[in-house]
Amino acid sequence: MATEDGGAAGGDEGSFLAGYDPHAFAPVAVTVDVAALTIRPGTAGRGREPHVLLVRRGEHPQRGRWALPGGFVRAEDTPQGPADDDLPDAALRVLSEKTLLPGPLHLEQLATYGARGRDPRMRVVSVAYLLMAPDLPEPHRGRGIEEAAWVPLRELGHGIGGRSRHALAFDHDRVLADAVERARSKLEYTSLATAFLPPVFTITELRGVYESVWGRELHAANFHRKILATPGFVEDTGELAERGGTGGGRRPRLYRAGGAATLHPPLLRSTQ
Amino acid sequence: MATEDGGAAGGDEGSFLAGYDPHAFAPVAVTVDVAALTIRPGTAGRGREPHVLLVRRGEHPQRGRWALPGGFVRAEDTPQGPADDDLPDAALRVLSEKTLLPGPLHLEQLATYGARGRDPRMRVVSVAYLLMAPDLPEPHRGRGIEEAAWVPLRELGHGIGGRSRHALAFDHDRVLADAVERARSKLEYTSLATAFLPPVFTITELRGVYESVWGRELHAANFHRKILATPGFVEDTGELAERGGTGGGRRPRLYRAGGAATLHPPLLRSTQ
DNA sequence: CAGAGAAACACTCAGCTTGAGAAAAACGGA
DNA sequence: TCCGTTTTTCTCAAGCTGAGTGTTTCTCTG
Repeated sequence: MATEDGGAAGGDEGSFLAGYDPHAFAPVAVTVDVAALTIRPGTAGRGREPHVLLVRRGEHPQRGRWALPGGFVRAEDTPQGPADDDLPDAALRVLSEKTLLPGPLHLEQLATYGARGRDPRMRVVSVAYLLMAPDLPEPHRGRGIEEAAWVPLRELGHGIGGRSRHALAFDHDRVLADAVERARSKLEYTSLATAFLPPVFTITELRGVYESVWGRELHAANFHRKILATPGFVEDTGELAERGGTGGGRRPRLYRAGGAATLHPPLLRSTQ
Repeated sequence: MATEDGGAAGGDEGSFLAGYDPHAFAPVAVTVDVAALTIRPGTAGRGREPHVLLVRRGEHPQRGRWALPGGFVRAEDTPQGPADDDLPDAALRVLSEKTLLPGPLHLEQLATYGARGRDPRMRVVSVAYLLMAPDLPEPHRGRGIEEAAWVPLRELGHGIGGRSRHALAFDHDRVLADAVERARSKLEYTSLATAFLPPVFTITELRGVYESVWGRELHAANFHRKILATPGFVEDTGELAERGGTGGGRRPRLYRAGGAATLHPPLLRSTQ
């Protein structure tokens, strides 16, 4: 950690802290940006596909461009509200200003971006978070936001093998690309796919998560065998779904997420 | 990103930036901390084992305690030196003050820690980096540092299945634990083990990396087969090592790191 | 109410990978 | 030359994977 001393002299730690001036350094702003991913019905009859929550910036800089929701980390209590106790708290606060956040959600830190010049105002270090959630409600407008919407990844060039186009504000295209790649690889060796589903789900719905995030179809029978053979991935509720598919079919069993966090062996996307 | 506006009014983006005051927000400091891991001969005749570079803090706060090397990110040019263009630059600068950094090294971002109260001076957000390197030279003292040394992970409780004891300053025990876990899991599905080795190495040396990082022995013959069967992991130089082991033995082939970044299929530590 | 179609799930099988061990090859030292 | 050591190759049974097929259970249609 820090070796520079902020202008305070030596002596014991108490007197050191009393003489410490936090404003002695060049100002750096810390923000959190959240890549909130969910799987919801796409435009037209294209089935369910991954979406990201985007906001259109209502203020400078980059006014009018789409961006990931974000905001400054509150280091101290301010008129706008109390300080953020930790970075994940800041991420959830920023996100709750845009959409309703129900139940347990999976929030994990993605990466931190701090290159010079990524924000024209000042040196900004941005901690990006990845949120994976089941179908969330439509977003609402927040302060300084013109518009907020769930946007299919496909439309942003992050879909099946697509190259990311430069569309978002700041370096958010890269942040989003990192988020999508993280989600894709986490499906391989963790049970996080269940984070995209409601508490109770079918194996076919689980397979739908993999198929829409990885962008390719999986062998249904083998997937079924593999999921049930992985200890702790899913847990049988003993019940069946109310109805089979629209065109008939056997009523599927209902499962809930099991306790396992990591999958042994993993479910590799590269093979098959 | 940010929605608060730093006191500047509306209008076009140019006049917005002219009126922007970076000091309008509560001060937050951004630091980088580096968990530099290397594999070197341990104390006594215990063979090679993973070490981390630690410094004993020579200044408040936490004076006298061992910590990961770190320092403030330089947002602007200062009398101490020029601004850091990006966070990895800051990490390498901080580390180069403690030890010699030769050749190509593997540096990757680990995580960012920003809980309130983790530093008594002010709100500090710390971006941690993981560095994996072949046997680096002994460290030298830097500004504000009493002592710097390579410390075996085993002595810190991060060894084979050990629970981390509270020994380091700030929350660096947790940072180090995250770093070790990241290194362990990265060996499974990437070819990063070669980052711990010199440019040319033998399969047995490569196995030694896995064994010392994972803390358990691997089946030599199966490891050999698996490495050579993984396309792009290692590349045959066509040469043999000068001498076999101390007590005789066949001269091993020499390899260099191949181009592959990720391993398909992975080398799982859980099985076997 | 029979039959078609659909979905969920079970089963089979060849091919591959894995863990474990044995054997061969290459080397130093006595 | 012979023995112990290290590297490398080989063998084999067990398990997993991908692909395909079959069975069960449902809806819909006529």
